[in-house]
Amino acid sequence: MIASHLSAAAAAAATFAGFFFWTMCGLIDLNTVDDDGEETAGSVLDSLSSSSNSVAASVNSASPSVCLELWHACAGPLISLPKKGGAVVYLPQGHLERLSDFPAIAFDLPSHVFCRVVDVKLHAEPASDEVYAQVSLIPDNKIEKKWKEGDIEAEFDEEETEGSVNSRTPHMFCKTLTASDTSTHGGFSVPRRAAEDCFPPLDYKQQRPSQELIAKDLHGTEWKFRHIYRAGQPRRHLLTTGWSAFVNKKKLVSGDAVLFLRGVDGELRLGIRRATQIKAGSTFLTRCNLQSNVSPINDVVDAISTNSVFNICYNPRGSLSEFIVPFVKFSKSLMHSFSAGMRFKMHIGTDDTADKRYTGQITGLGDIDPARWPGSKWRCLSVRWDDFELDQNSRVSPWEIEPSSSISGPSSFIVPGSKRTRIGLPTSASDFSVPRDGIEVSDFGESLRFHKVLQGQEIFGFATHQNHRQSDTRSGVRTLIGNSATSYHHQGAGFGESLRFHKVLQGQETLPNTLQPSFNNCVWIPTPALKQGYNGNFHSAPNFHESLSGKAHNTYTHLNLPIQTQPLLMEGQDLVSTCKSSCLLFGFPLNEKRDAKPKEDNLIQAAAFVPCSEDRLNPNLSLMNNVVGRDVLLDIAL
Amino acid sequence: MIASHLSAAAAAAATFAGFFFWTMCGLIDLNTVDDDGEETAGSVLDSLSSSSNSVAASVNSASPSVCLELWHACAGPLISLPKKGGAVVYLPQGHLERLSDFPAIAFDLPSHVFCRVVDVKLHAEPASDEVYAQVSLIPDNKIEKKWKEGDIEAEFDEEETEGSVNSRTPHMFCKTLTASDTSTHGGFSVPRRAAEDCFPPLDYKQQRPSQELIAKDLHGTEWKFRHIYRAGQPRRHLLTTGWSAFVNKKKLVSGDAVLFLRGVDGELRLGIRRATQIKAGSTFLTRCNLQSNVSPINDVVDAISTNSVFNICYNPRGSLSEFIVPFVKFSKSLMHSFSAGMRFKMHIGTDDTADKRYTGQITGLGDIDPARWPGSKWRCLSVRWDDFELDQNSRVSPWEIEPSSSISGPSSFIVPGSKRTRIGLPTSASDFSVPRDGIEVSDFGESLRFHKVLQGQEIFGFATHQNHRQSDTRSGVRTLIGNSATSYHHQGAGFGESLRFHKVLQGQETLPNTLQPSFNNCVWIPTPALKQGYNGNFHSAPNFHESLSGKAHNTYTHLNLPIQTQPLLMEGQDLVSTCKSSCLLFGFPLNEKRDAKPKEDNLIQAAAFVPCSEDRLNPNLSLMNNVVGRDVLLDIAL
DNA sequence: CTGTCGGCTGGTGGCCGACAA
DNA sequence: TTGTCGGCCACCAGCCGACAG
Repeated sequence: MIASHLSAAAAAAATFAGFFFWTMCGLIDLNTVDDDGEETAGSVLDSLSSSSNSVAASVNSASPSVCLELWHACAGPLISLPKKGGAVVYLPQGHLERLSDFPAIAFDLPSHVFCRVVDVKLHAEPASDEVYAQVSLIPDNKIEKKWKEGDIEAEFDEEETEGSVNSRTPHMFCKTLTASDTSTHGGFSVPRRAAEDCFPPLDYKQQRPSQELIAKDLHGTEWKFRHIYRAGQPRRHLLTTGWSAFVNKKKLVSGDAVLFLRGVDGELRLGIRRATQIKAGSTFLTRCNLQSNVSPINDVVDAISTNSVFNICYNPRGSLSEFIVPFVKFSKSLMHSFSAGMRFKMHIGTDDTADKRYTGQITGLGDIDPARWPGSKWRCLSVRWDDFELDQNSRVSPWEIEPSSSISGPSSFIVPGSKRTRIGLPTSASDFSVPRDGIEVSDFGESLRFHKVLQGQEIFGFATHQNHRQSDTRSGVRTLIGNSATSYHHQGAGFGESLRFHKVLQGQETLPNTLQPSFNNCVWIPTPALKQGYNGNFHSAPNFHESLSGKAHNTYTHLNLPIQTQPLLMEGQDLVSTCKSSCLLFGFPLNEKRDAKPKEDNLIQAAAFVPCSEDRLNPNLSLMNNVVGRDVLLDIAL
Repeated sequence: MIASHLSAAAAAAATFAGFFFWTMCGLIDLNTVDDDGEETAGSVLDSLSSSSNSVAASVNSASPSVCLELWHACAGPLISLPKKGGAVVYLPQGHLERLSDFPAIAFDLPSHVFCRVVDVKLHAEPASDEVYAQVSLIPDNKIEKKWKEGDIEAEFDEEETEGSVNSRTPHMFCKTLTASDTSTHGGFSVPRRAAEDCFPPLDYKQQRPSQELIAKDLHGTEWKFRHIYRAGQPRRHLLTTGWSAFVNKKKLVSGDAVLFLRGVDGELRLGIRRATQIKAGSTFLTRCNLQSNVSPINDVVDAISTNSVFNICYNPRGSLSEFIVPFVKFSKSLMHSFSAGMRFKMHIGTDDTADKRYTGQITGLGDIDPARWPGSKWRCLSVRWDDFELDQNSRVSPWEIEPSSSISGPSSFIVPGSKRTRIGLPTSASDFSVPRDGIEVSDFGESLRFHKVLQGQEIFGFATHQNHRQSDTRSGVRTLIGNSATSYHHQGAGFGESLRFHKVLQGQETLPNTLQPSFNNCVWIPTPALKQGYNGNFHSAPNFHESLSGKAHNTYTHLNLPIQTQPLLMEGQDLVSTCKSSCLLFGFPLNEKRDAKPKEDNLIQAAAFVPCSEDRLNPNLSLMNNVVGRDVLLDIAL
């Protein structure tokens, strides 16, 4: 599961939570199976160093009717938001990467744009309740100037003042929906502590205590639920009437999470956090192009060229990649020297424990797309993780990692220089230049252009290992990126080659354990099986195993959806007719604890379902309820 | 009902069906209640003069998977399509009028653009099955040149060759859905003749003859229905299993029409014709802006200025207004002299009888929007109808009417000149010029520009009656438009004034009968009433009358939706929560025969429902089935 | 001929308590 | 403590035949 977070695209994305950003605290998290950080809200985060709600206050609270607390609760505990008024670096490259379907037109954009955050507005997608923020940025030359002059103290101060611990927001809880919760068969099982903490107290003296709850969602829509304290041994809290309407309207499935929040005014609020985005593509595009004044990318290009305000649609749950980085974080990260072989630590943003960090080793440095984005720092570091579950070919950006002082890796070459100090750092920093055999350009913009010209050679020069020595510096400037002053041994004539080579080298140890979610590894179940598999009760009819293999199972395991789960079919498409020819809908990973290694055998067998093989059934797979007719496709790690 | 077609916007729109355009024939129409021409398909049209399918053949048959026959069947019998290769006049003014939500920006567009039809592509909206066509036009100076030279013979020939009568397409029928058809309570009652004509024959020897029908819709999607010949006295044809799924998926409501069509290959096809457009606004915009390469209006402006191809989204059922007029029709119409007081005939495109024409009298001539579209012929004639049910303040375009030779109207001044002859018509016609006290401009383009300069005075000059004598002509040219050579007595200082004055004059006789559908006259029913009102059976529970007034009714009248019906709420909105405060959803007009005068009393009482008044119930109103939760709002004429 | 309705039934949504992890 | 399930009931979709306009 963790590995799925760190697939090629996501690996570089995890942020150092709470560094400059805001963290939601005080959330009672009731998820016992921490399968996936995306839907895991951790009160454990309270121990994070610089959690703060001061940014929350700076966020435009006049935002159209979206409750601030609720927004953050829905966004997740580790979601970071740029601070209004703050200095940031905008990375068009990362932005474009996210607009996946955007044609790879070479916009004439700089790779880094220093901006001031003009405004941050909180929104929620009307259809999906997905939260997002509209960030208004304006290019600010002064920030770039500061950067050049090494004057980032002011911004530092700004950052430091945010270190106060967020006062707990009580009366809130988040629960990942179980199969029973989302089934039509019953209501919502309210965790006891949650009911006592968030809901108005019931009159327990009554035989059948019950009350009507009214909760407002992100859009202000009210939802009514009957809250009962059910008789039976033992007694328990349930939401009955009204619950299924909510589930249906919001199209919730098991694995999604709901959260209740009692505001200071006593008003109950209700949010959801989906395990999987609802048709992220079209909705997102629609929103970003049509609604909420978010500028299309062309307008961004214009705005940057004219130094005027542009709006970015910031989707905290769409991807982990941060293409708006706090200036301080950005500049701090570049104070370090990075070199191949260097070891580092990294917080995974989706982690539920504050202390949990992943470590790894830098295996290479170089532009991810030298042709289009020469000199870009966006995911310019190739890394190898110590944890073999992680994708071994991922890339990270410098500001995502913390160089580790410990030395490991047989062939790493550690450049002297302690972290988080300014010792040896440039005062007239021009470190974005890419020195090459004595050539160095101090101007930031110039270096980019220069880089562009050289790019072809740059690639090869970089990849042909050992050809470069650590470049000499003027005035103590140390080159940071694009420098292959390393003794790490990789072979190959080009950068791409080296990656492939790397793969081969590591194949033996990593391949069996590597989880590489991709749509090539989907498990499909034919619709008829689905139809038969769920009959409203849970096991009074053959479930889909029987329909496939003739063997009936009554197991109905709670299953968790990994975040890579994505809809394949758009709303309105008829699943049956679209896919009727061969196979359809669903497969599930095992109900693995997040920290347990996936059982390869099972997973491989699961994949063997494709298409509708009957003889290689995995009895541990089970059909989730109310998926019949839902447009969800689930990805299986292999 | 008729009046609703001829409200201000629609009145000018009805076309002289089949003149140059294509007409669907051979349709068995089973609608007995011809409430609304929009959903009325008339086999009666066979008698129309120049119905032809030759245009159909010229339509791009490589159009993406939309069956040609089915398309036309769905579009309706009187739907006209420009002919590929034909010469047309494009009227941006009419186009912009249709894009209602488009800001009234003054585009620098000529009022008439002579074009050649490059291509016609048939499409169907995936979500709503609404048919539309994409018409590609290219400005063609040669046509304008022909026009200037009076050489329209070639185009005439072209037209004449289309006069052949369309061979019947057998095995097709169209039925407006009844409340029973769309109810969940039962299936679809197949008219006997339709079943025998279109469906494969059943084995009537069997006790319970039945078969499975498979029909493809416009998108090629297959729908399965169980077709039975039901026992009972008398026996009858029904579609049972599968029907309700179709109704639900297509979101059909009573009043919509379905049509079945057995193709030459024996394949069954299935189309729908909605009484009301499904969220026409957003869908239409989406389509026209994003899909199918239809140019946004800016691109049209560009294309016209550069004489390049542009695409128009032609929505045959969206409005009756034709903003693409066949050149021949256009030029022929302007051969006539129009003057105030002149009588005319007009075919109403939505009429179901070929002979049914409406007559009226021209009450004024003048640009509808002299500031923006000086000299435009678009709905430049103000008319008064003989039929008092029609909107008395509507406007028509010259090509929509036929001047009548009969004289009526006490104060009309008939300009000599027989209709449909070329006697006395210009050979070097430059009749778009607006002569003014001897000033005349022969060039078309010039006249427009000239017009623009004069426009201010023009208005007043026009309205101050009797100030102009019929302008003298060169070489027999007679001025046609913008000429107030009339003795019709209307007063007022300006054109607008004259209209208002007119209204007052006619108020006594027309106002009580005028149906002016507008959203100000909506009937709303509170949702709880709706919920209670329909309980699956038709009268085993109190219907909404009871819920409102305590008086139960079992009447369940078939009701027809007028075409002005429009959704107020978009899909995804929660009706209950959106409108929960006071009132919600539905009202219905009486089941009036189309030709019967609406009973004002009833309608007025119906309006008195607002908001949720209990004491003024109209017992003739009844709740339609399966409207609960539907996002439809119905407009009541007052 | 066909729109509407009552009867009837099976499927299922949904509430309950019980059990067991 | 809470996820799941059997029991149970009521509602309603949907098929049937009957009747009447």
